[in-house]
Amino acid sequence: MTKIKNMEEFAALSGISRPTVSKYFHDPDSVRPTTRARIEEALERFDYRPNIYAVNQNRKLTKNIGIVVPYLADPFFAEIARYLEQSCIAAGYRPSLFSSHGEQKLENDILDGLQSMKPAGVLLAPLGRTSDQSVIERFCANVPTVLFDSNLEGLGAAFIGSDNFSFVSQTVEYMTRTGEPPSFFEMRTPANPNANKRRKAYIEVMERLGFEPHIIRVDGKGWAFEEIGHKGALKVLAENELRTNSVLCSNDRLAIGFLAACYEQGIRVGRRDDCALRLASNDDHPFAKFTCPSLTTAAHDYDNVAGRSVETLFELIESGGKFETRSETLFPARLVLRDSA
Amino acid sequence: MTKIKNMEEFAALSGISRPTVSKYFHDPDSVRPTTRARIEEALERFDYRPNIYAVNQNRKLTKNIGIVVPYLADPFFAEIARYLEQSCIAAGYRPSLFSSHGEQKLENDILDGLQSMKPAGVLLAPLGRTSDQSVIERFCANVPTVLFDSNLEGLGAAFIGSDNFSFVSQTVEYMTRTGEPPSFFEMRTPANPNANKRRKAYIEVMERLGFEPHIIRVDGKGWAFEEIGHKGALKVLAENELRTNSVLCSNDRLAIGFLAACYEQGIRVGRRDDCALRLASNDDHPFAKFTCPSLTTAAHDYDNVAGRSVETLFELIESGGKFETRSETLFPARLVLRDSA
DNA sequence: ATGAAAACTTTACGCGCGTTAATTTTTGGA
DNA sequence: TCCAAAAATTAACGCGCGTAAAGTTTTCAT
Repeated sequence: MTKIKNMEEFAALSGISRPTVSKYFHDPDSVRPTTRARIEEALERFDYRPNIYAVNQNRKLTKNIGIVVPYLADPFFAEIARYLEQSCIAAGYRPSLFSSHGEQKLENDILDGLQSMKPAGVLLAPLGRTSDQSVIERFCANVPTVLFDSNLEGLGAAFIGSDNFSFVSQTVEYMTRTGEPPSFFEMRTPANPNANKRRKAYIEVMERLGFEPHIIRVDGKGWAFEEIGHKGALKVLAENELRTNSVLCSNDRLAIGFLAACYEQGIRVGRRDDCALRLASNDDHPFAKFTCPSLTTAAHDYDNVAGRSVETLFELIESGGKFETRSETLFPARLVLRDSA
Repeated sequence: MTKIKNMEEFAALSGISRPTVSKYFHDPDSVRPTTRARIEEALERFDYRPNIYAVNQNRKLTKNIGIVVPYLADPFFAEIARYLEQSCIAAGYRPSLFSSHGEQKLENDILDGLQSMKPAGVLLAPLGRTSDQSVIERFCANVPTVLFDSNLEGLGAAFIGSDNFSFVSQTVEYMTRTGEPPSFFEMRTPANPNANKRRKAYIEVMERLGFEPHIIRVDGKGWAFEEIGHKGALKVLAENELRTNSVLCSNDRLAIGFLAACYEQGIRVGRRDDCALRLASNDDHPFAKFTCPSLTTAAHDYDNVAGRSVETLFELIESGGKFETRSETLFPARLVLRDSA
């Protein structure tokens, strides 16, 4: 089979002029059906495709879309990224996936590199508290960006995420209705802004129900939540810090660590009579089904969050990169009852 | 601050000619220290960077490196990818991360798209059995590729992975030495070629030790290993298929499912006297530390596998994309004793 | 068949940078 | 101080494609 060097050559072989071929690659429907057929016929025979670098150089806007998540080793983000990737491909874009790996410098570097890719748009789940606001602000000023998962006030053209209040209110209400009111278990200085909203929601719901909020904060930095939850839980259990037999974890990965600690200490967790503790959590992490016991948790509406995020980005791109007003869309949680509470 | 449009403009502002500036960006050491200083000074003031598309168009070889893993939602691959990414960046390359998400079509599409990126090299962890060999072969013929994790006979310029025999021999020997010989628990048709090598190693080691191998194969397709392990274990436990109180799982994710099933059935797993079953596994998955009980497993030499992979790719790139002979490098496992066996 | 609109062809320039060749300037050792 | 080597400058072309302008052919309703 002949090796095609460039569009000129391919155009000659297909018997169509280069500008028309160029037009075809832009939008196959923009040429006459007969010429389209001839081009596609040649395409089958010769396996040519336009040089992406030459194409992108000459377009003001590329078909690239950046997807940035804070921590890809967390299967939650891996799943979301998967969905976003597929949606972008389906819409004819070329997604590029990046993980900040929990580090501000990396997040900055990624955004920096992303700018020189002239992307049509970016889906950004920022680190949160540890993000460099000024860097993100500058980035969003230059690149059409939709924030998801973690909201940074006023940054990006829109935000799509989960309604943290809905998460916590459902778990707290369920636990109090079927047992004792829970203590709230979290990291002392959570990186993710969702954590702060969950704490506030916990306090509000508890007070509304007439209970005294009881928050347990454990030490630890970074994104090794299981480890932090594990260590923290061992301490909590040793010092008997629980006021009731009921615990609500800020997120599932902390809960996984907590459950491991309980298991080691021989403390049975669950809602059955022979259990000493009930534990619920938030997120519905992909592994939550396989913890011991399986984890009762408030599930993100993955599909809607991811789906709406790409939809919003596409709208943003079609609107020329700017919205009149910044919108925030929150999807409620769905309570998933399993064995731990 | 002035917006710089192109290298011409930047060169003028820095008082250096464009070809010299171009040379600088290729290799800062290739210009005289004084001119380098002048360029870098201007660089501070004006924040210019070369247009990557124009650069890549005019270089035969880009500075791009593709990293392809079969399933990014598996934290094992996420961690490896993280390491590979960082190493590439440190060496001055631009890594792009892709996940095949367990699907052949996607793997093919990724390789397809990768080709038009003219990457300097690619680090590929193929799907394995479900890979389209011919597609990968064609790809490797065009792009300098180092395979890792899953070996495909003869494909790629080199392979770096783990020594599956070392994994299984250590776990089997440990279990027999401290208790009963294990049954081997695996998927009926594993996608990953490592699984087959592990089975063979199990048989060989068992026979050498004078025990009869006993393999339990469970149904299930795809990459939802926890689910498959869970269902399979429930069946195995219900039908009492175990011959001894000892099980070796082909990999940790299956083991996670197995442990969940045991927990549900009230079967205590561990090496203590009050336990009914001992369970060991392979991989040292990032979550293996937090299972209930924590998982005794043979750990990949993550650092060496990842480190050697990038090293090998860099050598390959410097050798012009071809090695005289294809090499296979296997790193032995390290037995990690935890509570499950 | 006719004529205007639609689609295509030809021609040519531009994008930003790599790269080469010929020329000029700078450097550093004798 | 001088001179050869090293480095920088100037000038110019090429990469593969987007795109615009002007001219030609095809299409389709009348």
